[in-house]
Amino acid sequence: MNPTDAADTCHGRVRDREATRQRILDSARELFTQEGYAQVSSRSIAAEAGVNVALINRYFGAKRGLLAEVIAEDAAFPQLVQGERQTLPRRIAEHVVHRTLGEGTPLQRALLHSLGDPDLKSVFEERLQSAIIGPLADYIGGPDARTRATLVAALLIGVGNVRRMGGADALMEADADALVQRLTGIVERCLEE
Amino acid sequence: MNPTDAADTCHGRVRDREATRQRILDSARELFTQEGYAQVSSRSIAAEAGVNVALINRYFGAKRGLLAEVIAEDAAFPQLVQGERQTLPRRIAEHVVHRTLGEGTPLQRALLHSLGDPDLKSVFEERLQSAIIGPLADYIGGPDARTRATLVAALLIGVGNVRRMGGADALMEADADALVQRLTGIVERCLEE
DNA sequence: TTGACAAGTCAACACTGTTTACTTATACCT
DNA sequence: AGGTATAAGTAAACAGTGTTGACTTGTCAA
Repeated sequence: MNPTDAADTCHGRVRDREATRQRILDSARELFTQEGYAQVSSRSIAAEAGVNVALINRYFGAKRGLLAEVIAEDAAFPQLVQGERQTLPRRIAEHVVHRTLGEGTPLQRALLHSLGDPDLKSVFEERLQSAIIGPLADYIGGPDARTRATLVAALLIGVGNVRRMGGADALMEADADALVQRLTGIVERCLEE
Repeated sequence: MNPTDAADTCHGRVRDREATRQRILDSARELFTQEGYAQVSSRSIAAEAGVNVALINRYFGAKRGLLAEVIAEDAAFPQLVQGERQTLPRRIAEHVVHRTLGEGTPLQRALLHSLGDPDLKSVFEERLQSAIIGPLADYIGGPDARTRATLVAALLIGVGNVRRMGGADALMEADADALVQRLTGIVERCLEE
């Protein structure tokens, strides 16, 4: 009998470290983006993955390690920082209107659900720099590149947060094209030398 | 013997609903602004106040009721929305640089520590509208007042969040006056009709 | 076949917010 | 003054959390 068969051991599965790790990660991503970090318990992730709770800590150190890995996969924003410089503000504005104000990327959703969580601070800290501010600053260049990039990041995150707080009704009801135009102007102002 | 004396009952205090409520509230404000909502347990608030845990739920319904009451006291932003219209963007910019990027108001600190907390959503939701977007929209008037006010709110909250995530180093190292100028321009852009 | 080692399990730990049933002090009324 | 209703305060339990250490069991190599 082939030990890699799906048809398994007494408990229904072959012992495969990597496969189990991936199962947990998949369940975590699913649940985190659906309900947010704090709302999802380790036990429910384990149950969804059909796995023992203790394995989360074995493979990811702690629950936060799961989120760290989940958000590390997302690469929506870095893709934005490519193409011609002139239309960057518009691309960012469109990203805000169609992504941030829409469903949002998995990273965004997890991030906005879970921002402010104490033991996630370092996770977000790293990600904010490496995925948003850093690439953007490098891309725009010029004096105070980092300052200007940080302002754009603040705007992005702020819109996301306001939306999550249910305060973005006005933005979502507004005419999308007009909003893109307005945001383009704001981002231009942020990036101005 | 005067029953309102500080010198008390067997457990060291007179029974006084309002005074006890205030004690709890004071301890909560202190601890929330120092360490953040999630980090502070009901029991630690009760201990700090020298009071039984169950009284928190008795007087405030639940832990979230405590934060709701704490942040309801803060009125830093509404004060901003007074005075001549022309200099509003500059006042907001200065608020961001000197308050948000500095120590922050108690509300801000609590808010930024605790944003994203699920059962606080409704609390922040209400506060965002009644203390920031609402007053600002009324003040600026004109078409899309609410949309424009929401963008400013997003910027404010975004800067606060980025700072909390440790991503605002660039902003805090930047020349304060120059930053105020830049932010004034951005806020003007947000408010533009 | 027998070990060794990894993968997986189980039960416990200390902690959380919240609720219930309880005791006790206060203030009012006869 | 004495008795009593009512509110203030208490204690203990509940169900849930993340995390840990000692345990069992499957798998693969010698």
